[in-house]
Amino acid sequence: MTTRSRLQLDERRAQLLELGMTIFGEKNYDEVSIDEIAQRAGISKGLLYHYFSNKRNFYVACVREGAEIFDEAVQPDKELPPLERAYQGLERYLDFVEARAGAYQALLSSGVGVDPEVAAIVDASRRRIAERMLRDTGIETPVPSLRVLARAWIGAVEAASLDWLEHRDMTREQLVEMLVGMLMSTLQTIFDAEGGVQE
Amino acid sequence: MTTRSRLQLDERRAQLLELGMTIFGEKNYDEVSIDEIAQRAGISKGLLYHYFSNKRNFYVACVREGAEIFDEAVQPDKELPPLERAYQGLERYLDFVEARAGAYQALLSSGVGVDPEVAAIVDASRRRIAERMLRDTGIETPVPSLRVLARAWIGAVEAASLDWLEHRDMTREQLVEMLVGMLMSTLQTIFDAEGGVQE
DNA sequence: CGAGCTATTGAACCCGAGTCAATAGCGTGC
DNA sequence: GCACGCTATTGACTCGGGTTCAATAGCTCG
Repeated sequence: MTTRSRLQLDERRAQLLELGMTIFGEKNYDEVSIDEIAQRAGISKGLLYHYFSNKRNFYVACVREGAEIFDEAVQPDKELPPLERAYQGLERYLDFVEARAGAYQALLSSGVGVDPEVAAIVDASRRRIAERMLRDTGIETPVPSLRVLARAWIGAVEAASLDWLEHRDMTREQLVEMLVGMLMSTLQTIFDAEGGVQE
Repeated sequence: MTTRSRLQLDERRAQLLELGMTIFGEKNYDEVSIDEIAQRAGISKGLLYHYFSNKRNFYVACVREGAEIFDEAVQPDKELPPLERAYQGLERYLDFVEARAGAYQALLSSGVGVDPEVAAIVDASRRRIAERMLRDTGIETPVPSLRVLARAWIGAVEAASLDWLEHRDMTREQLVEMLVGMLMSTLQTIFDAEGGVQE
């Protein structure tokens, strides 16, 4: 047999996660075989199971890794004033979406269904964005109606992003403008309806 | 062996689709085995393949069936004036979501990723709703920015519906009010920004 | 330099999707 | 009312891919 290259645990693990993010950005979960992963990593099938208990687990780990990178990338500058932070956050969201289009589409269109844990990771990430976005537009108290609004708005952002990736028939500025406008104007409507009371 | 019951082609097909919609509303696609389907239908594995070329194909057929029922159920009365139609359409959407909560959640959270054809069916259904909703709020011309808005809004409706099913901490009226308000106010913003010109 | 720890391998196992020749219920014509 | 053909139906088989496991080989440390 050829010379084995023996790596440190963390090193190999990192390599596999990196590769996993790439592969799962190219194809659906069940179009990817363990054999392919092993082959492209230059290792044996069995070794993958030394690092991850099964295929699902491996996928979850990749998603978790991706979510961490994502959260990092999407953070706006702390110094900016509230409204500008909101805009910048969304800009960086779209930066990321463009940079990792494959993974983004794969995750949202099929990945979430693979495993409850994946759904939980994605949901936690959504919640963080939603909360930050509300804060950045001046809201502090998370009452139910605002939580639902935030969640709905994230849904709108995701749907718009996917449509935009597919069609590309408006500028990023227009897209950002529309999405921020959507959030702000709906917030306004809610406050009008409830007379400005925060419950 | 026990007495076989021999059914007409359409009859058995309908029975299987019905069962399929139920089962796929209970579990994820790959948590359902052909064996289970066959067993619960009281037939042999092989027979399923007499009616559907493979598991995917069967799933797609179930989704297509479901989409038809859905489109039917969501249609508002033709006689109502535009804005009320919009409200009623959304009301019926939520009626359906409540009635078939399992299937709705399963489809949106994982089903779309199972097969491109499923994605296409869901997308077509979304498009129909989006177009009707725009018409019902007085819009006629489908320019890009409005298409994206409509798609984004559908994303918001879906996210809000899922959140609502999970938490149930606001009334249906509030939810409808928020979602319609979201659409209307964003439309307003867009028209203001573009100075009322429809391009 | 030897020993032990563990990263790594390859072959074997198992489950579930998909195939196929054989069988049996139902309709039809005589 | 009976035989015959069509096809709905079956059960045993194959096959591919996830998963397991005992054996092997490269580090590291005394």
